[in-house]
Amino acid sequence: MSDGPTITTIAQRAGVSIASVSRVLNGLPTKAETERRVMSAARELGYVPNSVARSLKSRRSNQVGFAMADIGNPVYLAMIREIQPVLKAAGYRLVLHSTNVDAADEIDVLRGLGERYIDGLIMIPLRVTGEHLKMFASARAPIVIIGSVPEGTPVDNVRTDSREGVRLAVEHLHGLGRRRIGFVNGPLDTVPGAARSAAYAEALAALGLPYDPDLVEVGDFYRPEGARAAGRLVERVPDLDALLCANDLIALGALDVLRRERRRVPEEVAVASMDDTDLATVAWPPLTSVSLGSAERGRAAAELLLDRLAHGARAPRVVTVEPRLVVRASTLGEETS
Amino acid sequence: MSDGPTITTIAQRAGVSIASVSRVLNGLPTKAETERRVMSAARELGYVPNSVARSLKSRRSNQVGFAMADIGNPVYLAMIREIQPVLKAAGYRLVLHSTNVDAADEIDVLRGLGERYIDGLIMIPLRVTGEHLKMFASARAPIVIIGSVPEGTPVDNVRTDSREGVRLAVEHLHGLGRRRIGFVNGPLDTVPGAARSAAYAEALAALGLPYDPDLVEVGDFYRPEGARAAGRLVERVPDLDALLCANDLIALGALDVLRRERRRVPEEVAVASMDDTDLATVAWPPLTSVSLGSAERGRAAAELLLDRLAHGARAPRVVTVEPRLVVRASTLGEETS
DNA sequence: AGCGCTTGTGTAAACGTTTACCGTTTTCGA
DNA sequence: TCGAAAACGGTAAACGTTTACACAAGCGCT
Repeated sequence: MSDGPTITTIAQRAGVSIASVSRVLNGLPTKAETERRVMSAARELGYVPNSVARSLKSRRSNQVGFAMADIGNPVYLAMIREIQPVLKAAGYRLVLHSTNVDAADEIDVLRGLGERYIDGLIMIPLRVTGEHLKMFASARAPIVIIGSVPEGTPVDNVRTDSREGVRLAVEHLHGLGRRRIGFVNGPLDTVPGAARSAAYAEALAALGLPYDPDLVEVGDFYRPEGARAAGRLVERVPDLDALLCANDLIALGALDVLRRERRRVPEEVAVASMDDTDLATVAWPPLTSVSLGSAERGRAAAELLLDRLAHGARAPRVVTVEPRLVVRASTLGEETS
Repeated sequence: MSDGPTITTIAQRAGVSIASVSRVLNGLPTKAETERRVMSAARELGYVPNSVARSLKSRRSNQVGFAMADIGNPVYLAMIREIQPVLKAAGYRLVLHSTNVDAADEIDVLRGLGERYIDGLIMIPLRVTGEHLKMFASARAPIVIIGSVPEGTPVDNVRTDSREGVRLAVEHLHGLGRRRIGFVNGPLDTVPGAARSAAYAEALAALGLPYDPDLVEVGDFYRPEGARAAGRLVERVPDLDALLCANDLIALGALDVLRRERRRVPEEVAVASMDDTDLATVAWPPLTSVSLGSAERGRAAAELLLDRLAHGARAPRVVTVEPRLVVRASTLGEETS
């Protein structure tokens, strides 16, 4: 037969009942003789247990979902790299969902929780809509959200203090004597976009700098648009002396433009960004970037989820990862040759 | 009850049998009245079908596995980016396996095929051992291998002509007048390492250049070791005028070293690499790199797998993606300011 | 020898679907 | 109005496990 052997096949060959086979395979106490016969039958037949049937009975799929906007963004990659081994060590497989920056797609993934093909979900929503909150509340499996959610949302939550992160960067630039600090942001209706926008204004205020709308440009979170947005900014504000970018990809675009415009970095324009992905150390000059602890957040999310899967109900927990400024040559030029 | 509604729950509420519920939910012909009652019961209960039970019955999991050595390598990322949407459009979920450069892990994944939690597998083995071949032959679900496999292996196969790729790079460097062309490779007992090693020797021979073992260094496929290996090479061969790196990560390491040693790129040492990942355009100077068509290979692999899943048995197919040299400033210096 | 206890095993139900099969109802034409 | 055919829907089996329950055998004890 082309179909694989099942416990029934084994039972026949070993001359025992399927219950005994199951018990042997699961290490429950059995007489030595039975165990021997079952084991050798299983080996001869090349038996592999059917995990679908097992899941149906046990009501656990041993799979965990990870949903993010776009697998192309290295910040998510850094998270997956941490999440995957943690889950694997605990016996869970990772099901990947790249939602294409599409909120409807995210809702679909949440609905998928009801299908029971995953035991839990780690999600980084780009926007948190009312629909999201409704799904969170009614979800039949644990959810860990990376990013901010409203107080009282019944999910575990891993966040970073992006307000503090922006402050670190702005203060750093200010400390270098820069006073015309531009800001290239992503869409304001996204979670990070909104947070970083507010934080930028606050940070300026705290330093006694005026908020100048001319200094702000909004695009998306990717390199080409980052370049265009930075280009608009540079053209509009000739005396710009520093640029904060909402993530590393935007900063790469900004570097492209500054190079094209022959503005020296950091002498004329210091560039800082956020996320501190691997790209920051690949770029030239290497990017000063605020680490938002992507790896730690990934790990924390995986651990929160595993804890909840193991111990069931408990009050939702919030883990906050502190941002950390990593200074490189794009603001401190000594290394530039 | 805390457990979700099943078709039985719906059947009770709608006053019909579970068979009718199933039929309605699957769009089989039913009387309008029955359909109405089932649908409204389902909606009121917030019914979501249990995909595990469905899989058990249908013998299809609607999941596909993707196994690679290390999710941190951007070349795999480029593949996932193509694979994911193709699979998703066809209704398959993606289960990720990062095998940590561990052959035993790869075998485990292959064994997993028997567990039936995936309907097929796309794999990039770093080494193809006899055990691999045995598992390929006995696998109970379709496999697509990205990378070379021996003639006659019963799997679909997507490959790139890395021999030709190396030739393109070496010829390019030679055409620029370089004659001392170093080569920093990864482990020789890996599929790409072995192929590129042979191809380097061949390419030199074809150009009438002598093969000088001093010009070759072997490390791993990552940046730090790439830097060390390039360092050894530069120290040993002072008149080196070109460097071919077996992948972009190694090349980044090489650039680090050359910068530290104050060797100008490309004026003194031209650097070329392979894979042409995003990193090549982020590095400075931007890397001349041989594209091995990662995106195309990913897409082709996904399509081969879907085709086989849809149409069942057919002769194994081999798709070859042609390499393409992408010239950037690390060999052609005009753009360096 | 008879009793209860332990140990091991088999039978059968359950997990939540899909679907073959069959009986009932409806429809339609004569 | 009746009969045949078509449409519909219910019962039950099946997918491959795990496990509650019951039964049989073996044991030591009085």
